[in-house]
Amino acid sequence: MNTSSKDGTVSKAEQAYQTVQSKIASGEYGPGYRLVLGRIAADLGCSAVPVREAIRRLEAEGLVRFERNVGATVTGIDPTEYLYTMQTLSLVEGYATALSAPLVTAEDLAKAKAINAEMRDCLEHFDPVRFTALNREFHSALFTNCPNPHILDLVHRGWNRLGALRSSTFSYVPGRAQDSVAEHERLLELIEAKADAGTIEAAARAHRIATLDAYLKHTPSTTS
Amino acid sequence: MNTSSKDGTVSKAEQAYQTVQSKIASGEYGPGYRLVLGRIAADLGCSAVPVREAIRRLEAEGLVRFERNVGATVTGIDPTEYLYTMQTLSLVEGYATALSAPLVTAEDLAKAKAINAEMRDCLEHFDPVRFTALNREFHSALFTNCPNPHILDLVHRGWNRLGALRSSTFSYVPGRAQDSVAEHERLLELIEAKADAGTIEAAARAHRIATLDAYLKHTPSTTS
DNA sequence: GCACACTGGATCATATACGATTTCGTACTT
DNA sequence: AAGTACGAAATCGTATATGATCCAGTGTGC
Repeated sequence: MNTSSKDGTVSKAEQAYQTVQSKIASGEYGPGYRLVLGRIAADLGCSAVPVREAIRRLEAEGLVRFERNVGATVTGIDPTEYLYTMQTLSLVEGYATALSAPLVTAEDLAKAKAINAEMRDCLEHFDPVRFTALNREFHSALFTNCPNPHILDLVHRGWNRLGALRSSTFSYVPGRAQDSVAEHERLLELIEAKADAGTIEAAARAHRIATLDAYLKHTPSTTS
Repeated sequence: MNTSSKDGTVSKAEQAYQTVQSKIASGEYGPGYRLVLGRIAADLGCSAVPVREAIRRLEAEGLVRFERNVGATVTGIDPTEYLYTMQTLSLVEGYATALSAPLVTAEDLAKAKAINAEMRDCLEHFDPVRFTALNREFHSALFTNCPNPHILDLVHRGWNRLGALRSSTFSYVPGRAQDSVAEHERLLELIEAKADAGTIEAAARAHRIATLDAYLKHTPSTTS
């Protein structure tokens, strides 16, 4: 996954990639932010060439849009984009969760339960950011055992894209958080009961689609 | 999607990308092929820098593996890799087909039927290469209307990865081609009858998984 | 004969330099 | 006052150059 040499060093191209990616994920580079090669290079203390490579990779991942002779900008997540991303994520995450389910250990399950419990606590003095972080951890625990690395990669990419949104759906749609916790509960039951793959996939997919629907319902016609 | 300027020119980086990608797809650069930057640059009549960028994009797409200070090689599709790719494709293609189904026009359907008819003809004096090409066209016709561009992109990437295999599954597994044509038939019926999305998705997914299974069954324990 | 250190060539990684293109502000015309 | 033409600054695109790293082949010592 990385480009590390035998010693601990990493290439500047890799550094640039990681830096920019994390800044996009953290929201420091918000949608539409203009990624000026020279500036990033100066920040990193290197020349523009490695930065270009990093940007090229981010471009291929869809996180950045690149225009010839103009420059790179962080891909905006407009409502339509959000819909597409969530839909895709529902698909791959659902499947990843189902594939992962038979391989989930007791520890994983316990961890997921603990996280969900924490999420429930979190509901009272509601902190959307924390809740979202926990949500990601929860699902992470459920799909990390997915044996198909391609699908796992797609799931991570989906989450990354979503992470670029400053705050989460949960801050926009008040009621959704409660439902979400309840659905997690049921998902855990299914996995624990070793339900068949189709059932788990459907549940996991429906869970994410429900979040999307809640968002769509709550947001007035943002149909572009 | 491209990096074309206002005039018809494209950047060398884009040229390099297209060239290398098509050579991988066509099999000219087979799995494990070593992509030497300087050589490719010389072939294209440019310097190594744009080639590096192209390779970086291909890396992010999973078509190429890049190792620091060593170089880039075309990602091999060993049996395990094939399994993962087919599984992923079954997932995204199935969904894409289902999403696309309500939007399929009469023309699309007619075209798909024609292609499948041609495939049936093709069964007699069997030509695996031609059959595979038709197969791709057939499915293409069924999922191109998919409204979610991300998923559509994933489908295309899956096909591209598969395309890197010299010949197809059909040349390895004799009986599969017949079954495949029959399954196409049923898939067309479902779409024409406006079956619900779940049914179509399941059928499309099963169709691909069946090809995978046929391959796995036919190939002796290639468990690495 | 085998293991290990060395050396040469190939290739990668990055910096720098310069030309090309776009963009934006300013002045001029109508 | 609005629109257009020009020019300058910013930024990108690519070539070239140089240092770093890896790999293979060679020779030496045990």
